[in-house]
This record gives sequence, C-alpha cells and structure tokens, in this order.
Amino acid sequence: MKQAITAKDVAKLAGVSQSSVSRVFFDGAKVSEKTRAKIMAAAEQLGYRPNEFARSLITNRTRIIGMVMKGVQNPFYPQVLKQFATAFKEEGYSILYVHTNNDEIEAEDVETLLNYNVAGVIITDAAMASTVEKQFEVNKIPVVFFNRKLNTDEFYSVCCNNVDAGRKIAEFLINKGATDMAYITGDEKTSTSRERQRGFQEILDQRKIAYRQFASDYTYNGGYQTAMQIIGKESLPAAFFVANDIMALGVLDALKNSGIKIPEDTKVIGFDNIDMASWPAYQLTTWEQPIEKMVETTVAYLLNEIAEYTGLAEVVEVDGSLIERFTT
Amino acid sequence: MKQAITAKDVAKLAGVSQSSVSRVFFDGAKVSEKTRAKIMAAAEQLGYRPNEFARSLITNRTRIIGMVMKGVQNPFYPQVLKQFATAFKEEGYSILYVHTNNDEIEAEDVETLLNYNVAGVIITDAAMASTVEKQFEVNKIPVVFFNRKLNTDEFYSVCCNNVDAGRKIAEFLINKGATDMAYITGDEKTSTSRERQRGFQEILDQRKIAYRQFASDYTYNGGYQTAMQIIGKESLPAAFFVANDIMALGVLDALKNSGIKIPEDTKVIGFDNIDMASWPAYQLTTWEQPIEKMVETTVAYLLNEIAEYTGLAEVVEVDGSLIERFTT
DNA sequence: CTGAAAGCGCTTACAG
DNA sequence: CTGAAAGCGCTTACAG
Repeated sequence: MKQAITAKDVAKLAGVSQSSVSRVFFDGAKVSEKTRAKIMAAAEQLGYRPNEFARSLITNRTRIIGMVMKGVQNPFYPQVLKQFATAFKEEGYSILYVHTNNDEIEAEDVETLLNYNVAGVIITDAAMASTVEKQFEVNKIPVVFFNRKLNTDEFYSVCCNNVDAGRKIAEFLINKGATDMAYITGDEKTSTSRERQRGFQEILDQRKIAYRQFASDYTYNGGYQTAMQIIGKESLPAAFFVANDIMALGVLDALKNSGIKIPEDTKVIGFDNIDMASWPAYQLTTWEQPIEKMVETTVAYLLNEIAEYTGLAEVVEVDGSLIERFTT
Repeated sequence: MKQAITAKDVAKLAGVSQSSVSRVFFDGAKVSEKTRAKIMAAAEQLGYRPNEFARSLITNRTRIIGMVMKGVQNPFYPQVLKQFATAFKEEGYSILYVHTNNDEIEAEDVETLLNYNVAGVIITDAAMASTVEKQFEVNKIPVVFFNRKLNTDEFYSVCCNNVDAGRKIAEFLINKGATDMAYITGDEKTSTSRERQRGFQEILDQRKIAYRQFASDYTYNGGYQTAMQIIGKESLPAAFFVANDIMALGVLDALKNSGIKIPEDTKVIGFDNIDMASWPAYQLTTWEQPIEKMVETTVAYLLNEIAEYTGLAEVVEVDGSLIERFTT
C-alpha cells in the first residue's frame, strides 16, 4: 500500500525497461539523453523515488551515518550534531541518532548501527569496548572518535590539540600574573580532561608555579559544587582552569555567590567556547574548539573510508585558540 | 563482503530451512522450542543479525522515526531529542535525525524521510507546506507536531496548554502585585508564542491591567536586545512575561546589567524550565513544560498509528506547572 | 510445526 | 545504449 510507485511503473509509463529507469536514478550509470528525458518525465508525473532499502540490499551500502552521543546537556554537543547533520546532508547522507546512556557505547546501540549497516560511525563522548571495535572492523565500517581519544591507537580520532591548549592556557594565566592555580577536571576517564591537565601542569611545573587539582565531572552542577567546596576549605587560587565551559559557568556562579570578585580576586578560564560563554552574565575567557574544522576533518575521513576502506587509525589534532573575555 | 552472515548460513549450520531461521527472528511467528534452540545456537555462533533492509523491503515498514529539528541552540530541544531517543529505543525504533535550516521543513528533508520510508515523523519547530502534508498522508506516514500547532487542524499535535499557562502566569503576576506588564514574544509565526500571549493578555484585559508587547525571536540575544531597547526608551513594566526561558535569561542579563534589581524593580517569568533556569546565576521563575508527558503522548500516538493508520488529527494539550524561583 | 517457493524493488553483469 | 534475467536477504502464503 505504501511506496506505491516503483521503477516498474515508471518503466511502463515511459515505455522502457525497468533497468533503464534504474540507470537514470543510479549515479554513474549511462543512459541516452532521450530515454533519460522520457523517464524523468514519467517519474515526475508519478512521483517516483527509488526505494532506499532495495537499493541498500543490493549494493550492500547505505547512506546513513551513525551518530552516537551521550552528553546532550552540554551545549557543545547539540552544536556538533547540527554541524554534522548539515555537512552530511550536503553529501547526501542522513544521520541515525543514537543516544547512549552509558560511558561506554551499549551493545544494543552497536546492534542498531550494524543492523542498519551504517556507512560510518561518529562517537562523540562515549568509549567503546574492544569487542565492539572488532565488529565494526569486521564489517569494514569506519569509526571516528570525535573529541575523544582512546587508549588504544586503533582508531581514527579527531580532537582539538588539548595538550597544547593546556600549555597555552597556563602561559596566558602566568602572564596575567597568577602565581598559584587550580585545575578543575572533567570526567577523569576522558582523554580531553586528562590532556588539558597534562599540558597545563607541564608548564606550571616548569615555571615552579603551585598547582592544585580538584576532581569534577564536566557538568554545571559539578563545577558549582566543586567550587563551593574549595571556597569552604581551601585558600583561593589565583586562577582556575576549568576543563570545559559549562562547568566553568558553575564555578563562576559559585564564586560570585560567595562574594568573590572576578577577575580581581581570582580568574577563571574555560574550554569549548559555547554560546553561553559570551553571554553578558558570564563573559567567560575560554579556549575555542574549532568545531568546524573538526567536523570537516571527520566528514572528509569518513567519505574517504566509505569510498575505499583502509581502516586508517590516526589521531588528528586541530588547533583551537584563546578567546579572552572578562574573567581573566 | 560486509554482512557476511545471512539466514541461509544459519540454516545450514542448524540443519533447518531458511524460513525457520526467519521465523525465529520475526516476532509473532511460530517455531517449536527445539528448532528455536538449535537456530539460536547457530545464530549466536555465527553472529547472525537479520538484515534490516531486506526486512523492510518485504514488510514495507521500517523501525525508523524521523525527527525534524531546527533550534538546537535552545537547550529545550536537545532535552526533547534525548527523551525521544530513549523512549523509542525501548520500543525498538531508531531515530533518523533531520536538521532543517528553514522555518518550513525543506523539500530535501521530506525526500529523505520518504526515501527511508520512516514509520513516523516528529516535527519540533518547523512548519510544513500542505503539499508536503499530502505526501505523508498518501504514504500513510503518521506525523506529529511537537510543541507546535499548525493553522490547519489536519495534524496531530502535542503541546503544552499554552493559552491556559498564559492565563495562570498573568494571575500569578497580578497576585504578586504587578500593575502593568509586558510580554516579550517569541518568533511570532509560532503557535506557542501567540497562544501564550493570548491567555496572558486575556486575563490582563479582564482585570484592566496595562499590557504592552515587544516582538522578539526566542533567542538569548533577541531577549537581551529587546530588553535593552525597552530600558532605553520605555518606562519599566512591573513584570515581564518572556515567551521562553532562553530569551528570559537574555532579558534578565540586560536588566541586571542596567542596574535594575530583580524582583524588586521588576519581575521576570519565563517558559520551558530548561536546566539553566535553575542555575544560581538566574533562579528564573518559569512555567515547566511537561516534556515527559508530551513525549509519552507522542510516542503512544505514533505507535498506535504505526500499528494501524487512522490519520487521526487532534491537538493534545498537556498541562504544565509554575515553578517559582527568585525572579518574581 | 516446517520447507520450498514466490516476491519485495532495486542493481548489475550479460547479450544484443 | 538497452533489455531480460539473476540475485540481494528477507517474509509469508501454501502445502504437507
């Protein structure tokens, strides 16, 4: 009842074979201009669209990209999703959105991706077990970790240059005159949090500047709570480097609520440059992640791998840049 | 090369027919426990998964829900996306994410949805031309407008009870002693903005309370700019009803930046109850949209229509509730 | 309960 | 360049 119009119908109306209809709608096939015109006219009249499933069944490939996301509460990710959706639409690919509730991508989600035989997979903030990895590999489905690096070097991964950003941030704060500093971590299982920390601490150690670290979780509430605990118990550091913006906003609110003046009493710098960082209420100095470049890189890689699978594993690091506002 | 394992392979290993393998993996088909066990064992050993495309081709239905979104910059929508993804995953459905850049859903996006023969469509903040409507109808694809109501009554639509919420908000502010009020609109093409306004103004008119209206656009920056213009030129109203939260935050920041005390000098109430509304920096009084109930209603409707298409068009309005914080 | 067979709507060698 | 035909991996009447 659904999908009433098939290539056969078009063929009949146009007075040609079904194969010719197929050729018109399949890129790369040859048809004479004359038959093409006849077929296009008939197709238009009937409202024909090729059945994507029949097509996928026979070609054994799809034009679907699996997008695995977890942290939609962080505005960074909706932004990323939007950009991927837009970029892939231009290339004729659609997005299968898979929301995972776990740190690690769930078996069920992998099933979904494999069932739909996705052309490629982008994983934004989840990890992946090595058994899962094998499944994608066996099926020659390229996978990109976006904004995450795994411990193994068996994956293609697109990140901001986090270590270097940490270094630059340290130097920036030193130049601002900060003499002791605190790093508020994100989820410590993530490469992003660890690498930002590494670069940051490296410079402070070199310059013999006091370094403290407080564990948090990449959420607004986490940042708020962590800052409150510091304010209650510890001396105030001269500057905070907070592992991402949304958490930095929490830190900022906690400090302000406690009557601490920014940037006079202490300074705060975040990471990501989400929209809110530029809001008048915050005016957060931060490190901009080059989302566009990261997305471009990811799309280019996936399209290449789709065209010819190589399984290339590599970590691509794109440079971000400091955005100075009023919290430093 | 991909999708190496088919039902045939499993059948061979289990010593049964391919039809029996199919029956084991197709809900509702009957197989004896004995053959089922044999087949399951073989399937597990080989890592068999039914090919979703072959399945869809023959049954002429899919387990894909098309999700059309525009405004991912408003944190309300990522929240909605997450809840839909989670709810549909439980039902065995996947989400095809379609990002539209237009107010009206684009022809290209409709093509995508039709090509994938989606089982149902959810449209969150875009409109739809009537030609498009027909296409879904002809294909018996159920469509839900989520948080939007169209001018025509030809669609199923799930909303918060916006008119009533507007009334309640007016009464609430009157009880707080506000004697003249302003409504800051969202995008005026949307039903949500107009209906919230209607209920709000209705009560003010009844009580003969001064009402002003300022056009804005549902974004943070829009709220900020609109408030700034009011502050420059107009007398300050005793209370603002701002058509959504993200814009209310902009209004709040503009007021605060201008040295206006809240809730003493003026009051502000938003709409949605996004996470940020509860942040210490804002503590925004707002109207909570019952996302969960709205999602449940939508999912239930779609599953019904998928099971048996009726094309039922109805506007379902779910009641929200006032969340009082410190801006009123 | 089970198997053989038709058929879903396409793509793609293979002839002509 | 074009058509007839095989086949992708399933579901589903139809017999037995």
